[in-house]
Amino acid sequence: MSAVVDPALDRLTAALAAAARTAGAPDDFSPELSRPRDREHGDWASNAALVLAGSLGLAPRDIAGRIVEGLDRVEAGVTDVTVAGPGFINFRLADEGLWPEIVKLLRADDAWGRTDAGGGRKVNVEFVSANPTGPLHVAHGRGAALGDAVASLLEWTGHDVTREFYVNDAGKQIQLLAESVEARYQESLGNDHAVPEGGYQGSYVIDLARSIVGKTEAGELRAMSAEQRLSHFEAEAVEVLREGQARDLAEFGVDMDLWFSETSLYRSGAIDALLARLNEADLTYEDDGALWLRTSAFGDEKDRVLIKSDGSYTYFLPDLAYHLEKADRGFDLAIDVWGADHQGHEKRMLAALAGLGFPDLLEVLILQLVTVMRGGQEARMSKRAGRFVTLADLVSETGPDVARYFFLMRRAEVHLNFDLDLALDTSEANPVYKVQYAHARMCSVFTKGGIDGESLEVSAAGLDELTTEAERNVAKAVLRLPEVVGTAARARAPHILSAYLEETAGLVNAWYHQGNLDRSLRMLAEGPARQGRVKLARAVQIALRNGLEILGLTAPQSLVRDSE
RNA sequence: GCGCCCGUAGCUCAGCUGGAUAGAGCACCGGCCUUCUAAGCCGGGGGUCGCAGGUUCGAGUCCUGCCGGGCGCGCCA
Repeated sequence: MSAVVDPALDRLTAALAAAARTAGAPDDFSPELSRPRDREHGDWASNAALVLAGSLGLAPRDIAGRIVEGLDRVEAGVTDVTVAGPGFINFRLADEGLWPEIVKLLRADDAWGRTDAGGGRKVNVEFVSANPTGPLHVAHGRGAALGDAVASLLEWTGHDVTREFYVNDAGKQIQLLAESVEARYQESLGNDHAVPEGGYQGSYVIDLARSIVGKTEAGELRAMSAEQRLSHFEAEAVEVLREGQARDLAEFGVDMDLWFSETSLYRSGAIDALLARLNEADLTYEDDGALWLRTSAFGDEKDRVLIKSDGSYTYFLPDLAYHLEKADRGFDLAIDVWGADHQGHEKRMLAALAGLGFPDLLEVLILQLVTVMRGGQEARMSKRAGRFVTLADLVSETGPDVARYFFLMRRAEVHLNFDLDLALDTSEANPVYKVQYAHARMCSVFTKGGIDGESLEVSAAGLDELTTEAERNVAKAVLRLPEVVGTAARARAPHILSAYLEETAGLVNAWYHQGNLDRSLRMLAEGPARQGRVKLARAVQIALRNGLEILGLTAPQSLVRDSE
């Protein structure tokens, strides 16, 4: 987080401090300046009088009055100073620099919104990481949308980001998967064979068994021992389902840099190395025939088992090895996106990593549940799985843009109600289209005016002809993108960006609408302002397009309305 | 019982990390199409920010305690 360097702000701060001292403030008093929530109040605001009221024993408004009296406006570089509300001092700067800033935006183009705040830090964002035992469902979709958007936000703020999917292709659930396939295979041969206890009942397993059997020589399968066949089914099933998940994600617009296999940790010796390391650090002990890790010494509620008494590994052991492996690969930070059902896992992982000397490696984002609502009722039915709504089904209904946006418009901490009726609504306002439509309108203006937005002259010429409030509001909004991206990235909260895009789209639509009421205010209206308006339209196009791109949405050139 | 999350308009949720008159979308009511796409714009009604304390110039925001809801508390993953 680099401090914003703003000479104008430094000047104002110094002049304000001097004025505050004449009003009785102590010598070491340093006033705070902030951007007022409501820009009508001014370009900058200070709470100095409110802060000083207590120690000076005077009414805040009186102190504010004295400070304003003592302020050297020329030195401060302000044109207007007012006292407002309970004692805020509001400043309007001589040159807010709106139009030069717009020129910067135009020049930055597809880099508008980018900063180098991250200083190239290497960050690993791990998300979805569903077991390869079935199709992805909606909760995975939320994780996918969030992880991908957080990754983009970090990229846009100067981080070196890797998107990663941890494939749990080992352990008991994979065994159960293979046995479930075996059951369906036996069934297909006419043998009665129940799906095992805790196995996978979904109808997709039938298709899966059929496709595996289909691509294996019939004689080959019969020649196998039961054990060989299970291991064959295991390998094949995992690969088919993992590919299916990759396809679901691709349809959703998510492209992983790396699919990291759990079994590779066994092969590489990473797990043995971890056990040796833990032993050396005296972080483990044996009890009841199991091997325990002393996580309670680092903030966990109790110690955790690494190796069960039957000799098999818990999920925790390879997962810990995996996170250490991330450190070995040189990541400064690992961000994991987990579902609410994994929250119990967070403390032990943080504790274990702290014990190993990596207290700041991991940051966990816990996502609350998703409920898909249709017609006021929870939608549970699915053609493919029978138990849950699959991501693929959802995306095929809404399209990837709408699904992503709906997943991203809420904070991770709140239970998400996915309103499918609103998502599918195109005749009424749907927040996704509001943003895309505002972008498309700008494109449409260019088309109408025979203008190539890409090759517009990058200069301030004509911009100072823009004097309406709507135009200035739009200009201020598009200039905020870098700041908003920075805030959203630091908070790992894409919804901050989506909220900004909606707000900006509203301002853009209001600006556009001016032209419907007064033809002389149209962007393409002949006159001295036309050149500036077209440039502002281009600035809008850039800001909305970049914002949508960060969230993983497309920025369509035009939206064709469905026939009524 | 313990832990994490949530409680803001009829519904779904924002509220930019403590500021000024608490906002948006949906729903409801009323305006605006000889239009650069009305998937839009303008206006209106609708609030004890779960309750009670505390911190301070100032609390929806921070702290404590209750109440209500979700999720998690395995040698499952």
